[in-house]
Amino acid sequence: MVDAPHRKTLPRLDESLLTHLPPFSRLEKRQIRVILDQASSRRYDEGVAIFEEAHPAERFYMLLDGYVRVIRITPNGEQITALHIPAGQLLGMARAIGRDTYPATAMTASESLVLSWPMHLWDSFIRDYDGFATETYKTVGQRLGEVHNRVIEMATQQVEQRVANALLRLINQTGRKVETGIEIDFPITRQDLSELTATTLHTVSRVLSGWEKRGVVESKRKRITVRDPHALMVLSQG
DNA sequence: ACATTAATTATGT
DNA sequence: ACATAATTAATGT
Repeated sequence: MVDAPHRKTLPRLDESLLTHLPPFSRLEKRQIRVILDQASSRRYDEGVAIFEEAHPAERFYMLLDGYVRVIRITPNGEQITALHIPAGQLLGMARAIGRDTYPATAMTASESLVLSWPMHLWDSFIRDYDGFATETYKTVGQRLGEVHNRVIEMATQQVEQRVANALLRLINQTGRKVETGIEIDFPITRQDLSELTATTLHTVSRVLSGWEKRGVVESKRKRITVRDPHALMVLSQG
């Protein structure tokens, strides 16, 4: 067991991995084939960085399975989570926003499967593949809008509403239906939620305990399920 | 209305 | 047994 390679280019990447995903859905099978042949695939454990803020953007990525959170470090050294990205979306498209370094750190929120391509292919992807440009810029735009909304939330809303909003977004983007309600599909701690809402884990803990007693949410360690989304909607409005 | 500090308990390997 | 998560109370701004 010497020298296990970091990234393996697996022989068996099936076209069906990409055909349904919006950036590639307009393409023919043989185009998907050449795209896949240029890709590297890699599996990440939970809680590891795929790329880091301010590092040279050498590759861009497609999240095939799992969830990643986009993290930025404030000047005071605190982590704030900008947003979560579900499977099926691209990440690290520094090129798309005219940068040659990554604007944030991408950390896996769960075990994840990721494809990546060298960034020098970006321009040809944009040029050669129908629908790739429009779809990627659409998601870039959506994410900018989401981050912008959070900034406004932080300035205008109080913590309970912010936590409510964060939970609502999480169940919308990464929610999984379960008997008792909608569960967030990856392990998430109070600390994580506090980084999403710019508070402390203690406040989040208190808020969640209160909601749990009222039957709005239900939580075990690292697992949160929302029993009553409508109640959260109400709580999120002031 | 919220943070901070600290002490206590629960939970997962 | 040990580390990490979560709760709870007390005190501060």
